[in-house]
Amino acid sequence: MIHRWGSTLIPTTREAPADAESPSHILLSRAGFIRKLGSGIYDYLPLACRTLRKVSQIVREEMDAAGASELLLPAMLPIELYKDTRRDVDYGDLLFKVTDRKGAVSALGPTHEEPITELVKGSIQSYKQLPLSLYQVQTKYRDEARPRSGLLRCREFIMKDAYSFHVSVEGAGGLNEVYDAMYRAYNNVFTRCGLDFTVVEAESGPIGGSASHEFMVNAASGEDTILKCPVSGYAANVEKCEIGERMVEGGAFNGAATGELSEVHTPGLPGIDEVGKFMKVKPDRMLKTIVFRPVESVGGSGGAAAGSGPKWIIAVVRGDHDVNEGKVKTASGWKVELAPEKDARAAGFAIGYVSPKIIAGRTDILMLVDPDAAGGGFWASGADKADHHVKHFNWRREVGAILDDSRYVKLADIRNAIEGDPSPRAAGAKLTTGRGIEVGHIFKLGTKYSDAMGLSVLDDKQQKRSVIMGCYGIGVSRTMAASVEQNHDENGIIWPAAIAPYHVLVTLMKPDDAAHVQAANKLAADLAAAGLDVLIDDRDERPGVKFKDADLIGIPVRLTIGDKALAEGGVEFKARRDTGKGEVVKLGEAADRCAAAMGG
RNA sequence: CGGGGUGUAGCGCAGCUUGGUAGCGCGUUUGGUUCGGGACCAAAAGGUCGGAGGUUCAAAUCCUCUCACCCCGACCA
Repeated sequence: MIHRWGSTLIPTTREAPADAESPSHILLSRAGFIRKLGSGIYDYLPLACRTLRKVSQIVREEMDAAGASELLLPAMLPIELYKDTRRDVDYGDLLFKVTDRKGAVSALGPTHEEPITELVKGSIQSYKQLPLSLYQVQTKYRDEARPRSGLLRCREFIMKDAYSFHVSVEGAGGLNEVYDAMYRAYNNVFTRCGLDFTVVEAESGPIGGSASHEFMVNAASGEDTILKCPVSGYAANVEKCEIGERMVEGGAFNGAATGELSEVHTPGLPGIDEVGKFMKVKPDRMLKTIVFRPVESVGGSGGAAAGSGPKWIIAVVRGDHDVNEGKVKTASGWKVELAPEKDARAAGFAIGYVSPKIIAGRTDILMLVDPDAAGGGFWASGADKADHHVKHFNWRREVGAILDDSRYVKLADIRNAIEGDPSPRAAGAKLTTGRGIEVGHIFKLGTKYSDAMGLSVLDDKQQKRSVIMGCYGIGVSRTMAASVEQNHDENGIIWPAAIAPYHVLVTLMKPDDAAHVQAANKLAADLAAAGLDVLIDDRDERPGVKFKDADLIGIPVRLTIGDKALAEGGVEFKARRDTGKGEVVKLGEAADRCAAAMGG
């Protein structure tokens, strides 16, 4: 493949648009890959289009190898399709909607579980037709509350989504088998794309266990925090990361009092940081008490209103820690939501000033305490009345015997993990943190969609069985941006060869010189014959401009055709990654040299 | 959705406080000199100042409304 700069559209600029902040947004804009058309909506110019095609080609090859078949579903979906799963409600404003001339409403697909389920429902009836894996590469729409960082979070983006269908979880053809195959395929995809990435355990799906993994491109500018155990290799995102065994100083709830409990007037200061400053107490010596309301019991329905279970669930963590709702759910057995302030006040909670003392003498509250908040020593906490806090809080003295009643008080890991926490997989090891950009996510859906939409097959005993599903996504356009976030320098983008728009840039110093042009054409033909994609910079520009642009668009190898090298029958070879001047190689050897440089 | 901010030439910005013929840099076009890391000289093209309404002899500038976009937060398969 040979293209000429002068015949295509690569509008590079010296300055980036004022609204570009992240490296990928700035560089993709400046290098002429993308242009913003509206909030979270971008043109993909020829260079971007080539890179996107290379990424999706790799994705297609790996999906096909994993046994999936490509199809293409509509982007525009009748809103009625969402009736059974209620996702039009769950998605809320995130769902783009359009109205046609008859007034019928359609959604622009944010994912495609519903249409794929609908399709399969109408196409298969027997377990003999399973397992089945289908995928598509398609434009998705999400009306993000706040699009940002260029292609990293936008409203229209390109995604590969795959869905698998099974009669069983275990065994041949079961969900687990395909999930594992997809896991390997994803590793292959991102490895082949030349990206440095981490696979993390993510919030588990309805089946439980490690039923969900995220593929994160490691980049300092990433939105997500990743926690890793350097010893065991365990990695997880903040929502999911477990924390290893923690020692509770002085034994849970039994530390000695540090002094008389005394009340402090803290007017208008509900925040931990503000109160801490005011009372001259560090946040790690304060107790943070959050009030939740149980919504639904795990593994069954029926709310607190139904009678059984606690009416309130309160979570106590150290002031410098954050409560993790998922962990509260696991520890309590209840799906929870932050208690509505009005209701909580009516039930006696001084929101903003709640203390663990509140539980004494009550039987309608389940209290979860994080180990780091259960020790002895000095504690400050709320005073259970507005505008007041207390000092020298002591668990045993203030709360009393109910602490030992497991019906009402539980010690549990209920907070987000942070750097330095003990690893859950290796004794003595400490968790480290890094930043990442989520580019892939695989998870086990179970029967959520098939049950809601009535997708079932007859099994070998002629019994109707809900089809078990898996779901596997890759952000294709996001992967392109993530690669730039990870691979760039002060001069521009540095593409991994596998997803670079071209493999080689032939920079013609004198596009008017017949000998130069001839040498470039011969060279380009050799390169193309070796299977490499070539861009010839045939513009009548000054050398400085050409070199700057070459660095900016980040083609892995630049071959410069100029008088000096040509005089000795050679061409200047320079890898984008290398600093310095480059070296002269013989014209006849340049193609081999370039091909060799594409490995790795 | 809460807080903050910006809309003036393809891009980056000044002008607005104190109303009086719309400017600068980059880029673009033409001519010339240059020619291995974003050249120089000369000339030129290009804007209903986001939109609507109002005040005024006169509005980019003052007032009201509106739209769009950005940042922080909330939210985020």
